[in-house]
Amino acid sequence: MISRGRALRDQVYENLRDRIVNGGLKPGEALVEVELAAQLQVSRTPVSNALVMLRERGLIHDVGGKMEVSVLKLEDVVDLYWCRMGLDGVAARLAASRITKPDLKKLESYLKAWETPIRESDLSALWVSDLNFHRHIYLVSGNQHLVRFSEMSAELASVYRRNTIRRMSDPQSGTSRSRNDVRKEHHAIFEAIAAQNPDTSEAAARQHIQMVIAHLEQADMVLDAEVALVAH
Amino acid sequence: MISRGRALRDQVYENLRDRIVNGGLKPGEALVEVELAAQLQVSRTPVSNALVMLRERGLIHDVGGKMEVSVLKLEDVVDLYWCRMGLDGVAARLAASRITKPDLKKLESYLKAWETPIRESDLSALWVSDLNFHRHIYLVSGNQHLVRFSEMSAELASVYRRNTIRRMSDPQSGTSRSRNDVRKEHHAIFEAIAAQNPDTSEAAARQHIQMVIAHLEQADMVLDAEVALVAH
DNA sequence: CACCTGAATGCTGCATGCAGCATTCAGCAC
DNA sequence: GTGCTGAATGCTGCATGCAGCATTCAGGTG
Repeated sequence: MISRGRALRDQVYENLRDRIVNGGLKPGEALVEVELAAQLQVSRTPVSNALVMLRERGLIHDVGGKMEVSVLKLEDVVDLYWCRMGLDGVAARLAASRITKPDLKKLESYLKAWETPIRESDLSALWVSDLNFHRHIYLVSGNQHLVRFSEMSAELASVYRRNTIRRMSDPQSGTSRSRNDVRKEHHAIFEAIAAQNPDTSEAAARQHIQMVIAHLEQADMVLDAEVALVAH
Repeated sequence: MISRGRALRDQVYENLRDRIVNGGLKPGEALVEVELAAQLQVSRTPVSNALVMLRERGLIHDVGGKMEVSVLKLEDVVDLYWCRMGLDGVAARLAASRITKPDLKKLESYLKAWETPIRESDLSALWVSDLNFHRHIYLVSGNQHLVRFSEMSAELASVYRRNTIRRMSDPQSGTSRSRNDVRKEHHAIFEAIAAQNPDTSEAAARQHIQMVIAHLEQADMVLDAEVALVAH
């Protein structure tokens, strides 16, 4: 699991980051250096370094000497999506002026997952497609700092995201957006970028995030605790 | 300079960050742990931790085992301002809906520096006012993540920023924006926020950054190496 | 039984030892 | 003089020792 090639601290960092993002380490959970060091078969030093990095990203939090996985309130997630509103918009704008044929193909392929009906068990695949779709727009923008910021934002938000996919699949929930809503919003973004229209592209991207934020706040009123966040 | 109250690594981090941002440590300069440790009278450990943090923020860069202050190309700065285009816009939008009387007063006070003629020697004061003006809009937005991202972006860009103020004061340079241009753009932002108009506020904020980017790219053509960046 | 107090425990943050890697420089060969 | 080789140097990354702080738990007191 931990190889000797790259710096241990970076590997530990990635390991912990992934566990936090995927929910293996839950919000509020304490991160104890010696435990983690024992798990990963390294000394405390690279673990300590990794914790410093995670703190810098906001994924963990310093609470009275101890380190804990950050606990995000709904308000935090909404704030993060407001950031995404700005960043995604600019990314789509830039992407519209730099898109190439192969990149278009790639974007289209990510959208395919939303066209076909999907088995319950494959909802995570839908999620991955969604991630890839948005990420690829950032890549096409050619702006590495935009990529960085959006990744930080997405990572942080995903700390909150655990019960997302299950909820989206729940047709009972009045607050759930239909898969079709998301599909249409994605398609609008795709079409605008394909047409190389910056203004329309940015507007479509922002509209998408706008819907997510509205949905989050509506879900907040209904659920208060458990939230139905669909696409990001 | 280094007290015993807070964690040494955080103090070292701030010390180095400030030195990088203010140009005391120049782009490309190597950061040697033992040297810095000796300067700051601490051991290598907190210095090493601080370097890890700085790397996470992009201020320094890992180059073959050694750590060096990041060297930003003009392209990087332009990319950062595209980020700011998105972030500043959203911040202004949110600020417009949350502005209060005292915050308006504060914003206005920051603008005053641009109204009155300023001695050459006081150009740095102008710069500080500009920083405060934009920062305060972020604060008023009430979105801590927006604040975080904008700070990261500004810090990084300022690695590049050293010859800014001097250039702005050079009336010979055909690429320089007049102080009056900046003043008017700031005023437009202020007025829109004061009027609590989200759309107008965002548009004004974006327009401001748009001008900065245009100016950067124009300056690039003219100077290629040394750039006349005015307000951020 | 509740509360207060002090000792033991656990964990972090900093210092330092140690090994490995790259770079450099000196000396030698051509 | 130029180019190559090998040793010495310098620096990082990881492991571990050590001290301080907070938390906890046990035992005693009201």
